[in-house]
Amino acid sequence: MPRKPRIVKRSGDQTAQEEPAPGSAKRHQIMQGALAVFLEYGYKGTSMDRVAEEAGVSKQTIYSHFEDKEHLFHELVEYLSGSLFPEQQDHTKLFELEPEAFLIRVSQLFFEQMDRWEYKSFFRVVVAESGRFPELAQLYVKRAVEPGLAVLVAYFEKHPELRLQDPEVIARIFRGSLASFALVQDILQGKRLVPMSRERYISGLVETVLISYQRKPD
Amino acid sequence: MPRKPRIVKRSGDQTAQEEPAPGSAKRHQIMQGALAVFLEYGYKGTSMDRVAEEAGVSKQTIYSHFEDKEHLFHELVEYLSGSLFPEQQDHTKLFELEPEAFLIRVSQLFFEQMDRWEYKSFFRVVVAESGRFPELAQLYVKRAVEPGLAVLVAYFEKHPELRLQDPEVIARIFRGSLASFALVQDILQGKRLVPMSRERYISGLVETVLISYQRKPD
DNA sequence: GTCTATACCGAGATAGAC
DNA sequence: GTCTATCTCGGTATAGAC
Repeated sequence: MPRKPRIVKRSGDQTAQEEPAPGSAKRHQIMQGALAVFLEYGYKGTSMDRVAEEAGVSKQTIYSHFEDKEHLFHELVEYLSGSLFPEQQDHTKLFELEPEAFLIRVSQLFFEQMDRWEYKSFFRVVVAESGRFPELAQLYVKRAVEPGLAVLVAYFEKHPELRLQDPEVIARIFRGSLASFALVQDILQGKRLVPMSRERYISGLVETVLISYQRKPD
Repeated sequence: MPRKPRIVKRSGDQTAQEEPAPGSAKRHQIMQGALAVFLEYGYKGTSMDRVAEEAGVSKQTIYSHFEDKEHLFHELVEYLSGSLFPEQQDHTKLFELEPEAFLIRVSQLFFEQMDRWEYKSFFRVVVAESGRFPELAQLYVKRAVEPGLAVLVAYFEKHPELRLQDPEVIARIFRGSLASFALVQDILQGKRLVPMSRERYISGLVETVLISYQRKPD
């Protein structure tokens, strides 16, 4: 668990000399602390005291920047949605790959993303609160799921030689297979119970999707 | 927020003299209340007061049957794992279906299960607490995921004519695709953002898996 | 705007009567 | 074993000094 930008509280007089740009700096500082605590303990498990401690500010400072805990959580989720899934960089290099290499690369990128603890924790929180905060779940779908599907669909549609009947469905199958694998193996700790290497899974998945393409016409 | 009227229904025999046994009526009554509250509000969001109210017993009665909140939660998850995913009934009828019908039926059964609110809520809680209660997540994998995979693998291995290179991987792809679809569409409320019918998805998924089988040799 | 201190409530858990 | 009443702690949010 990497983290802990703790600020040691100073006793006695404090000549606030090192304060750079009071307003948004403090706000960002609070967000960082909130990020660490919310992602680790979930919404209900997070206390404002803990956030204040983690951010190195007083509780009242938090309440001077955010209306209440729920608003803080909302802003954090929006911030994370933009931070964890940045706007699509150009996929020109990716699109130049041939089908098999493309799908393998996409899979690797997916798992690289999934291996970040922020991502796993964020996913847990989003799923956990998807009943009470549906709009946050939808934001996740919009920022984390849709863009990945769009890339796959775009590639598939530019490669009719793959002979894919329904590119949108295939894209979901591909992305969904990767996501479920990561969910069961990593998030739900299924590695020990039903171990399987990512390489084997990716290989089988790519082969399944491309089977019409790879099959040599007799 | 209106709430359900609390009725304590006692069946005839209630000796109520011996120590609480695993099968006692009160114990079951508490579990039912705990089930409703934990599934709706999650672990941290559930208070023992609320459970007592929902179960129609006093709080102390809960503590006479369960050591503390965490133990109650543990027992509840074990109970739910056995209740929501009962021991495999014989799949003889299922196994008699031909490949396409078999996979379609399996998909339908999966979604029928997913449509129960207990299942969705249970999934949310399991994912939410998978970091703090890893053994519960593994129990879920063991009871909810593995059996489904086993059925698919068994079928695939009895049908070599399907020409599936790696039945275990294909089983995971199939089951994982279904799970991700339900996750995005239903749990994460993606229906409105990226709508797609289950029929279209199942159709494409079955077709993809069986493509080697269905392709007529030229 | 930021701090310390505090109000107020609900949480988990327990005591003691019956 | 079950209840009512209560303890103690930690939760969100606010007051008032600077």
